[in-house]
Amino acid sequence: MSSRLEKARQNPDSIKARILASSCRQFADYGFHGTTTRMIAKDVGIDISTLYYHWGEKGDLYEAVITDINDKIRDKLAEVEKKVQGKKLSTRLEIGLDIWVDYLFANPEISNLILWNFFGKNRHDMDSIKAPQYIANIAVSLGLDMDHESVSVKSKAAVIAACNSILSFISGEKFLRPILKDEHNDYINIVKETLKFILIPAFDRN
Amino acid sequence: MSSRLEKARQNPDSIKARILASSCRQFADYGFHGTTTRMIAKDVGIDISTLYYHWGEKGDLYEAVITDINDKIRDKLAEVEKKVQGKKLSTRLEIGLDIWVDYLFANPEISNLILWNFFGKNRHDMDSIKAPQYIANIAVSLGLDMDHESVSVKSKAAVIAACNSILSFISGEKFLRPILKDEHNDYINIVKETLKFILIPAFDRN
DNA sequence: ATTATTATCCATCAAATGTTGGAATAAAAT
DNA sequence: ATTTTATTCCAACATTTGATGGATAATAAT
Repeated sequence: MSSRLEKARQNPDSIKARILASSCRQFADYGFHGTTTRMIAKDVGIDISTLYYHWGEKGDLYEAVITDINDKIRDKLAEVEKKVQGKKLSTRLEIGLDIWVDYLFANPEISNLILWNFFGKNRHDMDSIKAPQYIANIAVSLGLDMDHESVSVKSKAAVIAACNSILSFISGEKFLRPILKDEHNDYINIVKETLKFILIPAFDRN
Repeated sequence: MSSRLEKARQNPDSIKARILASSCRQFADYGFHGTTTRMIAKDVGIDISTLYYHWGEKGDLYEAVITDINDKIRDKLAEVEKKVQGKKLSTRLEIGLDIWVDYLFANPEISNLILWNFFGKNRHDMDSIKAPQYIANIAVSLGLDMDHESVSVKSKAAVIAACNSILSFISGEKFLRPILKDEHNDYINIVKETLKFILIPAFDRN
């Protein structure tokens, strides 16, 4: 892990941390090629060379963003896992959905960056979101399989479909809200409702 | 509509058409900013200025691609509509899923471009996929509502969720296939199976 | 055959973008 | 107080990228 990233985490008000946060937002919105180092520098209010001083080249900065997101996802998954332990499937689903939908609406960059990773081909090789292990963990957390090593293809596929449903609504808000509801909070509610409508019958059919 | 686009359609072997096809693939893979006019020209095997001669500036070419995709979606929707007319809901769903999944796997650029439109913010204003009307049409076609004008928010949201599930699996293949199945055809099957697993119970609960 | 039109490429430009060197300033260490 | 270190900005460079002018060749029209 980059030692720069550690330092940025120690003090969230530091320039390093502010650059990281702004980069995260902009890479999430415009993608790697659509974001310029000048855009980030301008957003933070610093000279472009200061950005290079702190983070080195653009690709390194992007990798720091990805690492950061990976850690946040890991932590949140652990948090949810604790809260749903021992509950029955439909309850685990409802609680998990609520927490994740709220969290991602509050941090849409996370959803966006996952989707960029998913869909966009990159002209350069770069670190990516550690989806495989998250998917297995979620399958276990939902009780679809017993242990992380032996999750069935069917379970993985179902988990992927569920996750993508959530992410699409979060990252698609700009596009979908005008079609559905005008107010942000109404949109969140219709999303939760729809996700439960779609997912609970599928997973909880027995 | 651009008259250039009409000409390109008249003869699919023409340089105009080959540029359009290549652009479609590359914009779908790398997004607008991630695709350069030189990449397209090289792929077609022509000089970059020939590309400009035929299509004008990059933004115009992109808009032609979007228009083209919009028309293809419209046509395919009409085709499916004809085939499922009068059938019961679960049958309409199964047939619609089969046709669309096959079609999109055969033309992943369509799925990709829809998702770029969805998620990526553009630094320029440009034409976009006409999702709102497609969504209403699908809701009616599925029999969730009676006519195109008065589709409920709930129905629209459900249709959106269903569509996104499909698109995610198509455009995410590069990412998801290594997690699920090694072979392309196995992947297609597990996708169809999963989509039916998720969607049919949700829509066909009565 | 001659002319007009269309299509193609080479060379080049201007703007955007990633990146760096070095001077200037601020902060810390001695 | 002086030296050292860390931080910031200005200016500039090289590369990439969108875009064009003009010469050349191919094609069609007369």
